[in-house]
Amino acid sequence: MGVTIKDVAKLAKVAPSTVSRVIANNPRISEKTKQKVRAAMEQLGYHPNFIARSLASQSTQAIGLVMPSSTDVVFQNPFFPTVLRGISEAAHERQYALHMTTGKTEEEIYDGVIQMVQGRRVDGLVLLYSKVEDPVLNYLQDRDFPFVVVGKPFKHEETISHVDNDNFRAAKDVTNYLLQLGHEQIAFVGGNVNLVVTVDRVLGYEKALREAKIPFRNEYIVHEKFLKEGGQEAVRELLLLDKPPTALVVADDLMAIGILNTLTELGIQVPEDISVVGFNNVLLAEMSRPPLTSVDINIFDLGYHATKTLIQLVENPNEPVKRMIVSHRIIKRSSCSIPSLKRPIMS
Amino acid sequence: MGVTIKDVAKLAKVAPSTVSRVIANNPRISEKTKQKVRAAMEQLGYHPNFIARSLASQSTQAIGLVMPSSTDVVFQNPFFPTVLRGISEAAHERQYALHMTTGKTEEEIYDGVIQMVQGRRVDGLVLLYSKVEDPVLNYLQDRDFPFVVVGKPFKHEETISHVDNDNFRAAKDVTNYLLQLGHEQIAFVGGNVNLVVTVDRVLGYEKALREAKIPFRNEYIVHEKFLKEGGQEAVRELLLLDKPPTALVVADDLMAIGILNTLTELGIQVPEDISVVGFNNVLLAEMSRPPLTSVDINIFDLGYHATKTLIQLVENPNEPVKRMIVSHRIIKRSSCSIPSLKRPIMS
DNA sequence: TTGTAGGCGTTATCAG
DNA sequence: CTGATAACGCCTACAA
Repeated sequence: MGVTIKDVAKLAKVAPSTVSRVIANNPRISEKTKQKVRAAMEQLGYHPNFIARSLASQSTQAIGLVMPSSTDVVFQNPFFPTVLRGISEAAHERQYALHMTTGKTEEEIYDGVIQMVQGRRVDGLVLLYSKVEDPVLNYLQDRDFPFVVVGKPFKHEETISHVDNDNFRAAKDVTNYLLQLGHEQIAFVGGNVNLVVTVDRVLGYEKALREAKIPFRNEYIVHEKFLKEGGQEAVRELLLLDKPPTALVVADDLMAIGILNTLTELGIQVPEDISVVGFNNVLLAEMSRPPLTSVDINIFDLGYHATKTLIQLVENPNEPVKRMIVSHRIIKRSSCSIPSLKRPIMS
Repeated sequence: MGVTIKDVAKLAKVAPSTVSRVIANNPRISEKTKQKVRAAMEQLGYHPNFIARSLASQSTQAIGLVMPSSTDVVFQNPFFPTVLRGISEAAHERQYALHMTTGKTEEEIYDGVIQMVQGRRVDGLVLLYSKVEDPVLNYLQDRDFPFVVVGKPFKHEETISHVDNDNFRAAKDVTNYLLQLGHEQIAFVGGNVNLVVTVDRVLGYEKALREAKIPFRNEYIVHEKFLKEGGQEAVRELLLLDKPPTALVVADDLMAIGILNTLTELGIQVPEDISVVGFNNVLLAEMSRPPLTSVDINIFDLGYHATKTLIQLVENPNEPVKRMIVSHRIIKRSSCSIPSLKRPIMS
């Protein structure tokens, strides 16, 4: 069927091993033979068989991606196409291919990982999420299989290579921004509390308030699903409070946009009546009405560096643990202003 | 390192070939030996090496995904996570893994495909886009490599297995819907004209107008990039016309949402002053203000059936070409109404 | 600098 | 029903 190394060898009148060496660009092959062999490869349209190569060399030149549950709303988040871009760019630079697992349940995902690892299909893994108590992560650590997580591991932070934002700091920054504008009644709307990123962001928010000596209110923290109706529920709850917030820190842009819409629907003006900031700075943030102030977390870089790191780990067995923080910055648009004197009223 | 079939054989006191047969669940192995072997596998924590298996069996149990250029705005579209879900579900059902290629340029993508195909890394491919004159597609056809396209191939429609919507019909339906509401000045805002889907949708739109004997206006058709500012540009152009449209058929939800926002910004009311319909019915469509009327094209099914089809193709060498049409339906929300008497004015 | 031979972990073909 | 044995296509000592 396919043309193999032997065919090339025959045509070039050399041994198969020589052809193999030419492919690997082994320096101790004479330039002349290289030419000859390359010509033969060209002529026959030879392409190396990765499978055979993998078997012999015990390395696949492929990295595996572990996504969150495909039924989870976060899967729909534009976050993923963007990290993927970063990942694939880094992989491409070093000639690695991408292998994927997705699944509906945690168990399916776990099984997929096992297939990839034990089946020797990939050289390393990038985990595209970080949640508390993740069996996948434990499994990988136990087997000492190379992997990097995008986000901060729930525990063993020091022994697991990862690439993250300083989400604590980001949330603090953005809360401070609102404080500086004069807000004192600032609420936090978070997503799935099983995700480490959510936890970090609440903590940063709380810290900012504490430092500003703003009394902390439990009712000001609501956790909803990241997308969709989530936002709407959260808003209603908050507006029904005795003292409704004048500003909202929302842990995800999509949810923030949902909230924006709900507010508009209720006849509440943003930013006049209430200010809103989101996280991630997705494409849509600038398209919303009003354009959303959001924390850009450089999603692309997250993926890019995670993959770079993984490849180092894979190629250099005793590479030390790497922890990298990708910068963030507040993109100020039009969804925040100084607090209004009148309180927002649900119409 | 890893435990192999030989280790299992030794422990179970059988030949390696027998173990292999047990794995394949070969019926002519006695139940007793199967038990014995399985126990040994369990005890040793054996997992088959996919790479070795692939080499011997000449099949990888992996299917490759070809994405559009990662720099392309369409890549950001929620369309992709959703097809991916469909794909991965179908793949999972039949125990296939997913292998990916992405690239910034058309050439990178092409090279990636060659790697997958010639490198024997995948058994078949799903193309996640369909554009005019695609070298990837030509290559695959020439080599007679199994593949399925999501969307309608630009040419050779009859000889290429694909799963598509009837986009012509969908666009016609939605245009008719607007006509029925009483609109006569209906414009079309399309995306990248190199995508077959765009072409189909304009044609359907035109057809509806023709059947309704509405004089066709060239200025009513504008093509912009699918996302982002695109929408805004398009709107401005249209509103500056002598006789601005009272309704817009927009080839993509994200662009439609952009347009919605632009209109709001200009002080133009939707649907009072102008009606808007989109395509794809992405999650965001119901979150927009006003909620967007959109054509649901069952994106998940597109991916699911494409993959099902591909697997059949792969497993059954002389499977005939399959062409499947996934249904669509208009989801009526609040972005359309009967035309207003006053013409929309840019404020 | 190049060739020979064995091995990577499975599957598949033949015998028995 | 089960056991040898030869592929699968490439890599890598070891020899020459």
